[in-house]
Amino acid sequence: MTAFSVANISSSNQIDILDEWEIAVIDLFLNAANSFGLPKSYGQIYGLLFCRDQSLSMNEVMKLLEISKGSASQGLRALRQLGAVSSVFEPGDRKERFVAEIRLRKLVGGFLREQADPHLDKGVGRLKQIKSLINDLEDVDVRKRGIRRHEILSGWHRQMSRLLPWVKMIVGKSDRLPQKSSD
Amino acid sequence: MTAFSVANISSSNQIDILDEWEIAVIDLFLNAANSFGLPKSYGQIYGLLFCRDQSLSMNEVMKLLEISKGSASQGLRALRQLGAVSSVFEPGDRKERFVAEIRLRKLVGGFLREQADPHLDKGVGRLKQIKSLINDLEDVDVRKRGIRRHEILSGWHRQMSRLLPWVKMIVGKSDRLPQKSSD
DNA sequence: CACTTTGTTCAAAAAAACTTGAACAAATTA
DNA sequence: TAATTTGTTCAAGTTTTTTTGAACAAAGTG
Repeated sequence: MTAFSVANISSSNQIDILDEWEIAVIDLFLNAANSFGLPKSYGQIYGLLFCRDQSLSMNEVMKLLEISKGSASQGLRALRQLGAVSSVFEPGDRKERFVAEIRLRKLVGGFLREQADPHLDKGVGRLKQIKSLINDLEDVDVRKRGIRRHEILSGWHRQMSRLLPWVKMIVGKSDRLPQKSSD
Repeated sequence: MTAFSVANISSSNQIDILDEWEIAVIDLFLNAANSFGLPKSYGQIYGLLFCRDQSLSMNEVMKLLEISKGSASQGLRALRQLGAVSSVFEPGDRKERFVAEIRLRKLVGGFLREQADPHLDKGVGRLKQIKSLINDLEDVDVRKRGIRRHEILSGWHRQMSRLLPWVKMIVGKSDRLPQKSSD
């Protein structure tokens, strides 16, 4: 769950080799992706772009991370969909190049939009279905129990819906510089 | 990702058979567990307990859900650890019985405590390690870039830390009854 | 003590998730 | 048009995660 081959020691400004600190950052994002339920390769790709000032092509991503074409293609697409990377086209160059979005509010916003919102939406339908199953019940006590449960679930659903805008808002605050890197 | 065998039609107050609506609720939690990165069986177990008024023993959980001893044992332990179920002992009965915690703030709090907090803690160490790798860099431009990235990561870390208390707080508000089940 | 009940552990099996790479398509160039 | 570059798709392979069930421990019972 860690791992990578070694990198260059004397850190010249090489952009086609991974620096040691970059490997560590990439590994950080690998783990983060994992715990957000995203494939590790997405984390690696984002981590790499996060480290770089210059945009990278899909090919460069593949080679630097030693991942397959398929992973790179799918990963970059998904990350763009999430709003975590965006693509740029250098004039007179046919290929797409990618850069990382580093504004936390954008990252969080995209993640919530793509992951949380759909779940909440599906939830509405599921709750309706459960409701109708419960309404069909003959036994009064069981129906009462069912109704109570449906109320609880509806309440949760409502609360989660109320929460999301706050999260986006709170994370948005002071997305700017951290004060000082106090070691 | 759905599935279950059928249940009783004429819903008498049977507590050793799954009602159709209960199957639907269990399936809801199965999916929810999944998208929170927890094993499906945890979701099933929680969902079952959520539906019931009476506490259930591990054996009853196993039989009702048709899952193995191992899954039931591990699942119940993990859920208790998360604060999502608690155990009760009926007097004069040796075996442990379980009930679901239904207060959303408790559920969210437990989840954040067990899943988010540890990640943030590990993050501190990782950031330190990255910092030191960056400090070792010879190349001035690369070091500058590294420092900038470290600052960004530190800022994110700080923001996530600030966010969690708010989440617990906002979810806590009005954990009581939903107003009306408006179909 | 022998026997039953309750619950844990963990190696092996099964299932799910992720990655790979070859085949394909589209656009560009010679 | 043939050859090249860039990127997508997806079946098959690999890795990781989850589940199972047999062996074991602990505690009560007769």
